[in-house]
Amino acid sequence: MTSASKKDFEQLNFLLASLEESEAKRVFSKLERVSLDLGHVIYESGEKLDYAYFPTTCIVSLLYIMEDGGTAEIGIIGNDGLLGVPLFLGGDSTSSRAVIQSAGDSYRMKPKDLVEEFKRAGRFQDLLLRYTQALMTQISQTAVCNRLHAVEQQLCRWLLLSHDRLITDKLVMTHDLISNMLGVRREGVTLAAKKLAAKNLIKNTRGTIEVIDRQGLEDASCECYEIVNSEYNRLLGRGMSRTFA
Amino acid sequence: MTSASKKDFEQLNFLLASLEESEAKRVFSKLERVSLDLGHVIYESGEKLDYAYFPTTCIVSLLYIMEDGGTAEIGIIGNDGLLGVPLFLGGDSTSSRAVIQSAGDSYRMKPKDLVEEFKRAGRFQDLLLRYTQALMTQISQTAVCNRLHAVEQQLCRWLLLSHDRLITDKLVMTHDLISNMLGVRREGVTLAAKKLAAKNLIKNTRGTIEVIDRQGLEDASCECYEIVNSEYNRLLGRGMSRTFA
DNA sequence: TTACGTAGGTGCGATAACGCACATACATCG
DNA sequence: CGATGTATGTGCGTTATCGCACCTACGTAA
Repeated sequence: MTSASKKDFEQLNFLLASLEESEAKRVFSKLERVSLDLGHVIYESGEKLDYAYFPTTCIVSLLYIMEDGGTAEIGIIGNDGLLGVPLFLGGDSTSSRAVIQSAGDSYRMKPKDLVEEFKRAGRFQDLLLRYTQALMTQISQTAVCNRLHAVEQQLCRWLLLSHDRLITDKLVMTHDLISNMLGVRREGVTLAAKKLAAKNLIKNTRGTIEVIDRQGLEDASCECYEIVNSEYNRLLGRGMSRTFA
Repeated sequence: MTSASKKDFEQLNFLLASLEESEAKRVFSKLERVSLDLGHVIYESGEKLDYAYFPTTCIVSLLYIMEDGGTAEIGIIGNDGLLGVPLFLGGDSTSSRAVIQSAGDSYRMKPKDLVEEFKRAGRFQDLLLRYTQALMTQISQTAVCNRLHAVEQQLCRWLLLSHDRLITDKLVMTHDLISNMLGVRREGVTLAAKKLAAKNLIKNTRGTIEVIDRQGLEDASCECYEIVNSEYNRLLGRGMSRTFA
C-alpha cells in the first residue's frame, strides 16, 4: 500500500484514517468499495450483518420500525464511523434497520475480518470501542431530545448531524423522508422547515434542503447537537463539526 | 474462593454469575461490597468514574439533565449488568448522570482492575461487550418509545424493567421520581398510575407502587418492553423477565 | 405541450401533554 | 394526638402535535 492510496482512505473515512501505517496496510487490504443508493436497506432488524460498512460519502440511518408502522431514527452514521458495531460486540444483529439516507460510496469488510482485526487488540480495537461509545452518546441524546424538545429544534439537530457527514451543503431529501427519521408528521417537518427558511437558515426546494447559515442553525438547535458533537470530538479526537471548515 | 461464596455472587449479579470458575476467582477477588441509598448520585455527567458497579439488589438510572432542568432517563441498570461501560470503551466518562433509583447493595471494582480484566480478552470481555450491546438496545428503544408512545404505555414499560431487576413486587418510588425518569409531568404519572390501578394491574400507595398483575402490565405496555427483554435474553443467555418466575 | 406522479403548503378539529393552582390524604415525630 | 411535610388527586386553560383532507407546484416523459 502506497502512502497515496492510504491518503485516499484518510480523506474519506475518519475511522480508517486514524489507523497507523502498519495496521492500516493490513486493514485496507480487506476492504472493498461499494456504491449505495438512496433508500437501500443494508440490513433488516434481526438479520445478521453481511458486511461491516465504513461510509465515505454516503450516510446511513439506524431506523426502528414499530408494529403499527411508526418509525424513528436512533442514529446517523457517516464517514465518522462504521455500521456493524454489533459484530464485534458479539450480538451479530440488532433490532434496528440500516437504510441509506444519502446516496454515496462506502468501504466494506467481511464480519470475519472485522472480528479478526478487533481481536488483535490494537489501535483498531481501541478506535472501534471509542466509536461505540460515541454512537451510544448519539443514541442517548436522541432519546432525550425525542422526549424534551420541539420538532423545529430537532430538525436543526438532525440537519446539522447530516450536514457534518456530507461534503455538500445541499441535502437531497424530502420532507416525507425526514418525517420518517424524526418520527413526526410530514406536515410537521414542512412547517418547521418553512420557519427555518423564513429565518434564512436553510433554503427549501423540491426534494432538497440547502444549508445557508450553518452557525444560525446551531443557534436554533437544541443543546443536543453540541453535546453529541463534543463527545465525538473528545472520543475520536478530531473536529466533526463543519463550523470552522 | 469456595463454591459457596461463588454462589453468593451468582445469586446476586447475573453478569458475575456467568463467569467460569477460573476467571471468577480472580474477578471476585477484586470486588468489594457497598450499600447505596435512594437518590445517591454515583457519578455526574462528564466526571471520570471512580468505580465500576455490579448491582445486586440496587437499581441504577442513567439520567440526562438538560440546561433548562428537564430530565430524562435513557436506561436502567440492575443485577443484570454493570455501571461503567465507558471505562472499557475508552471514554472514561459519559454525559449522563448515574443515580440510585432503588436502594440496595452492589459490588464494585476499580477501573484499573476492570480494564485489566477486559484486556485479558476472555469470557469476561465477551460478557462485557455483549452487555454493552444489550444496554444500547435498551437506550435505542427508549429513544423510539419517547417519540412514539403514550405516557401510560411508557409507564408500563418502565415498571416492568424496574420490576425485572428487583426481588420484590413493591417498588419504593414516588410519582415525582418516576416523572423525572420518564421526562413527563408528575401529574401525568399520577394519572397513568391511576388508570393502571383501575385495571388492577398495580396498587398505588403513598411512596410505593406494587405490581399486582405482571402479565396484565406486559399486555398494557407498548412493544418496547418485550423487544428489550428479548434482546437481553438473546445476548446474555438467560431470562431476565419474571413472567414465569 | 399536456398529463401525471410526487413534493410541498394550508386549514381545521381532535387529542395528549403541559403549566399552574390548589385540595386532600397519609406518615411521622414532637 | 395534632402539627407538619410530603405525596397524591383534580381542575382548567394553553400548547404542540396529530390525522385527515385537499390544494398547489414542480418536473419529467409521453
